[in-house]
Amino acid sequence: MSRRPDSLHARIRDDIGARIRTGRWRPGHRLPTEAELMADYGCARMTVNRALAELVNAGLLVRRRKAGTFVADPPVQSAMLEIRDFAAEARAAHKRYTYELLSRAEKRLVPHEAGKIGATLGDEVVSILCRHSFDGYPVALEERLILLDVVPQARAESFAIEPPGTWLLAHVAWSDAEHQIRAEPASAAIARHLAMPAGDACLVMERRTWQAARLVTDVVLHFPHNRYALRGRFAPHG
Amino acid sequence: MSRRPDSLHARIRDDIGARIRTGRWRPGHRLPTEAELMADYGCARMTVNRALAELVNAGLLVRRRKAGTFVADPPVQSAMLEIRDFAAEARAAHKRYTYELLSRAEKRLVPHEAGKIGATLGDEVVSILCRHSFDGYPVALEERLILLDVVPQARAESFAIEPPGTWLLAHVAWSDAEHQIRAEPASAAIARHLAMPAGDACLVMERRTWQAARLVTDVVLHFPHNRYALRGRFAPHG
DNA sequence: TAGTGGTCTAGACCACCGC
DNA sequence: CGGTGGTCTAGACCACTAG
Repeated sequence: MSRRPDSLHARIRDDIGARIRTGRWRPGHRLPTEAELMADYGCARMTVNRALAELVNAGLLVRRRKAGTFVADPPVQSAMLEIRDFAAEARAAHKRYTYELLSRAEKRLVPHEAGKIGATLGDEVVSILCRHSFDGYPVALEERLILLDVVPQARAESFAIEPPGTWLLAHVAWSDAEHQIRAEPASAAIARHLAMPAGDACLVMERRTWQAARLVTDVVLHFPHNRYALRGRFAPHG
Repeated sequence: MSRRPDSLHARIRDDIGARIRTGRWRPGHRLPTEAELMADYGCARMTVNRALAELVNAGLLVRRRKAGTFVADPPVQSAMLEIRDFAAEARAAHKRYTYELLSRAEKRLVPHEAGKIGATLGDEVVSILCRHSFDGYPVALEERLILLDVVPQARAESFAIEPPGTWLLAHVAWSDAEHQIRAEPASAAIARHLAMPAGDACLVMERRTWQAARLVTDVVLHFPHNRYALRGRFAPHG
């Protein structure tokens, strides 16, 4: 364990941050009051307050006078790279959103797949192929794997109505994600699903999401080049 | 100016943050000591300290005992969307980097261009076309405009040796940037410059950078699909 | 209206490190 | 050594709002 002899406010901050990031305290959970935390850690109120203020600053907590301190809802899709929910995006753009499940299967990972996504050979997964359309035009083809060891509840989900991304956002805490964005010519199969000519340029985003070092899901999204672009705005230091 | 009646520590934090983001205090600049700031703002040391701690947290400042408080160097390219410097990237990947200036011209923006980038008709710009290669293979074609009203020093730069992106990073402070990432089939001209078949998929990144609400530069980068991908890793709450 | 957070103070002791 | 930041305290008053 060998915890560094950090300052007390840092220890409090990290303690609470860890409980949130591992999903032990879910969004909406009410934390102890400052007075209770003072007693727990045997320190002054300012020390507790500083730890909590930093967590508010980082977006992990929201605080309301008289009501208390709560774990914040994660942001849904502010920046380019955050987890996207197509339905929310369509709403924001005043377009009609359609979701279609194309296939769903449960299976075990074969070596090729396990290696590609950094998972363990033989892990059980749900494998989903689905399509997202705006105003009737396909904007994204989604190929997704969900690890059943980590998310056993997914076994009971058909994903016929609710897209897996939306369901995961609502039901599973996550702590890390990794993206790759590239361009790629559309294969015949991809092109057919997206109603575009084979060989035309696609934007491809692949994302892997972890919860406390365990892979939760891997998703590959193909976007037809003329129907989708990623946008983002940011400032130099973060 | 109708400043909101923010808390005092927020006002101090924002005062200092503004001086950094507008470039008035450059990286390396030494700030007044806590004692001096106490006197300036007529408050207790803890109040100043809280403001500075938040700025350290945000990465704008670094502090060293006895030495003082300094404006931090901006991060060079940690995340996917940060301002990229190809030379640094090549070094990190142990590849040989080559830069070629293909053309440089000074001109005034015509209506089409001004509208496209949200600048003013008739603004003077330097227009640059250049190419970045790793181990001899072109990885990016760069089309860049630099606004001479905002960056008059660019008039004296040939950009024959140093890429404009690197030069701008070192010489001009910036406060905001906006990206768009998309896929696109390569035009004949683009394909020729990138030594790839016309019509093949390209990853295209367009970025506009502002300094305190004034556009500094607009850049469009074309990447051949099989030689370049963007990567990034992040956590839910920021 | 009482519980909770929001802010600020005045002071203290310590750790680090440039001079 | 002494200047600087790092941290913590004990207390205070205020602002907001849920019950």
